[in-house]
Amino acid sequence: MTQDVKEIFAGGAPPAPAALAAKVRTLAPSMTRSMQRVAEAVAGDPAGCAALTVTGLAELTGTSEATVVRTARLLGYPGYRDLRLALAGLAAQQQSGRAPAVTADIAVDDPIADVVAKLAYDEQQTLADTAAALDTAQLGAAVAAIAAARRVDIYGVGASGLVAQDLVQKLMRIGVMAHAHSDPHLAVTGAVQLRAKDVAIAITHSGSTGDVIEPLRVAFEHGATTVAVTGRPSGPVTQYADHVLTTSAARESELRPAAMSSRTSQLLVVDCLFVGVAQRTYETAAPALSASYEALAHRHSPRTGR
Amino acid sequence: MTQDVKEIFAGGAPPAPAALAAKVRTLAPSMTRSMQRVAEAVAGDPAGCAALTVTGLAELTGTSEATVVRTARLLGYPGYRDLRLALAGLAAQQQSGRAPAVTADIAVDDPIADVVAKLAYDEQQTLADTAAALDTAQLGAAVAAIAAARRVDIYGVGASGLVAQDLVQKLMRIGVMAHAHSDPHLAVTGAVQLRAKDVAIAITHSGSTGDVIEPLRVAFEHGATTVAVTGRPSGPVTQYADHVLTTSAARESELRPAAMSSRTSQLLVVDCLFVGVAQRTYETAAPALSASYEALAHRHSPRTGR
DNA sequence: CCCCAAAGGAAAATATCTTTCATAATGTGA
DNA sequence: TCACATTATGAAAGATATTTTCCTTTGGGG
Repeated sequence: MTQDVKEIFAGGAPPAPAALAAKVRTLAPSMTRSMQRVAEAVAGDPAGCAALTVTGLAELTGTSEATVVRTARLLGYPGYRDLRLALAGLAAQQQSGRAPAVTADIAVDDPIADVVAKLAYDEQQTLADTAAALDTAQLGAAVAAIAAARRVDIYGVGASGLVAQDLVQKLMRIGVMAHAHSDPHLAVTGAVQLRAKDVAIAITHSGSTGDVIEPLRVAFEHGATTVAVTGRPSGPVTQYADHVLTTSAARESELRPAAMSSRTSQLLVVDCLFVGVAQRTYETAAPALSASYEALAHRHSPRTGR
Repeated sequence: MTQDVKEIFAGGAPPAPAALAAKVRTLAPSMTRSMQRVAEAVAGDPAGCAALTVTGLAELTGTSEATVVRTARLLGYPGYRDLRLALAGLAAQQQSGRAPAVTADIAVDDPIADVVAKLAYDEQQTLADTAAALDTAQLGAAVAAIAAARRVDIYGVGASGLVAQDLVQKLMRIGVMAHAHSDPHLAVTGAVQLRAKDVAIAITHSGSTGDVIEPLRVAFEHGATTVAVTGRPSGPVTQYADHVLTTSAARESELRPAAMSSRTSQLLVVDCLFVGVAQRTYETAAPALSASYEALAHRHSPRTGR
C-alpha cells in the first residue's frame, strides 16, 4: 500500500487499469510498425498476452524483447512486467463483465438504423478513450493559464476550426476574452501581440498543420503560454506547446472519416477546459452563466414550466 | 518447459481466477504459521500485494521468498509470478465492481479528473439517448432528399451554427452543394431562391429560434424540402418542416450548459445525415472520400505506414 | 539430554526483464 | 539518383526477479 502511494506521487502518471485499449487506440498512430504489431496483439488478446513472457510476446509478434518493452513504456507502464499485470486485470475484467460490443465497420449497404447505432457507438468509444487518456495534470495547467489570461487566441482550420469557435463561444460567455483564428496570416498577426499571461491554443488532429503551428510558434516565442490540443502528442506542434492535451481517434475508414471522431474528442477536451475555467473563475463566471441560462430558459419554453 | 511438466504431474489443477479468498480459507488450516501470514496478506489486499515483488511480499509478511513461493504453490499456482497475475486480475475485478458514481452533477469544487469523467459520461449518455430516440424513417427521408438535392441550405445560429458548418464541410467533401447561413437576412435571401428538389435544414435546439425559423419558412413556401433538427419536436420550427429529426439533451445545469449536450446530439444527427448521403451517392462520393483520406494520410503520417 | 522431523530462511541457480549498442531501414536534401 | 542524417530494430550484455537448493532453527518425543 505504501508503495502504491509513493509510486503515484513519484511517477505522476499512474498506469492505466482498464483504459488500456483506449491508450492503444490513442497512441497507435505515433507508434512504429513493430510497436503497432505488439500493441495490436496486446489489445486483441489481453488474456493470451498476459500469459506470455517478454520473449514469448516478442516471438508471437515477430519482434524483439526490446520492442516489447518499448511498447509497454509508450503505453505508460514502467516496463513489461507492469503491462503484463494490467493485462491480467483487463482480462479478468472483461471476462467478468460483458462481451465487447460489435464494432463492425460501416458498409455502403448498411441500413440507416445500423448507421445510427454504429456511429453512436463509435463516438461513445471515442469519448471514453479520450477521457481515459487525457492527462489531467496538463489539463489543470492549461485551465489555470486560461483562467489567469488577459487574452486567449485559438487556432484551428477545417473541422478543428469549428472546435476552436466552439471554445470561443463558451469562453466568451464567462467573460474570457477569446478569439478564434482560421486565417493563418491574421493568426500570426494576432500572435505577435501576445505576451506572458496570454494564452494561445492550437487545435490540430494531425499535429502537423502548418497553418496552426506557425501562429503557435510565434505566440510561444513571444512568451505566451501555449497549449496544443492534438491527436499526435509527438507531432511537430508540441514543440511549441507548454501544455499538450491529447485527443484520441478511433480507427477511421472511408465512410467514417477521421474528422468525425477527432472532432468528438476535441470537443470533449474543449468542454473540459471550459468547465475547468468556469470553476476557477466562478465568482465572475456565475452571473454570466445564470444570465444566459435564464435568458435561454425564458426564451425557449415560456409556458412549459421547467 | 520444466515448469509445465512439473505442473502436469503435480495435479493438473488450473490456477484459480477469483476464487482466491475461498482457497485461502479452505487451505489455511493446513498451512504453517509463516504461510498463513502470507496468505492472509494476499487475501486481505490483493491490489496491494499485486504491486509487490516476491521479496517485497516476504518482507511485508516478515518471511522469506521461499515461503512466499511455497504459499503460492499451495494455493494452486505454479509459482509466485502466476499468483501475482491472478492477484492483479482480482484487484481489477474488485475495482470495476465499484460504482461509477459519475452521475452526480458537476460541482464548483470538483477535481479536474471528476470533471473529465462526468462530462465524458454525460456526452456518452446523450449519444445513446439520441440514437435511441432518432426516427430512422425521418432520417432516411431527409437523406434521400439531400442526396437528390441540387442545393442544400443550412440555417443555424450560435452553437448550432457550428453544427451547420460542420455538416457543410462534410457535404462539400462529397460533392453536395451546401451552404451554411448564420446571418438571418442572407439566409432569407438565399431561401427565396430555393425550389423543389432543393433542401433547407434548420438546426435549433430550442425549436423556437426566430432567426432560423424564418428562412426555413421561406424555403418551405417556395417548395423546397425542409428538415428541422431540433430538441423540441413540438416547437414552432416543425411547423415548416417536412422532416423532423429530434435531438435529445441530457439535463443541464449551471456548469453544464445546454449547449454542450445539445451540440453533441446535433452532431450525431448530422453525422448520420452525412454517412447516409455518402452511402446513397457512393458512386460519386467515393472518389472524393478516398482522395481526402489519402491526402490526409499522406500528409500526416508519411512514415508510420498503415 | 539427544535425536528427528518439520519449518523457515540465506543464498545459489535460473528465468525473466531491461538496457546498450551496432546494424538496418527509411526519409531528406543536394 | 546518391550520399547523408535520422530513426527503427534486434542481438546480446547487464540487471532484477523468481525459483531452487540446502542448511539452520525450532519443537516435540524417546
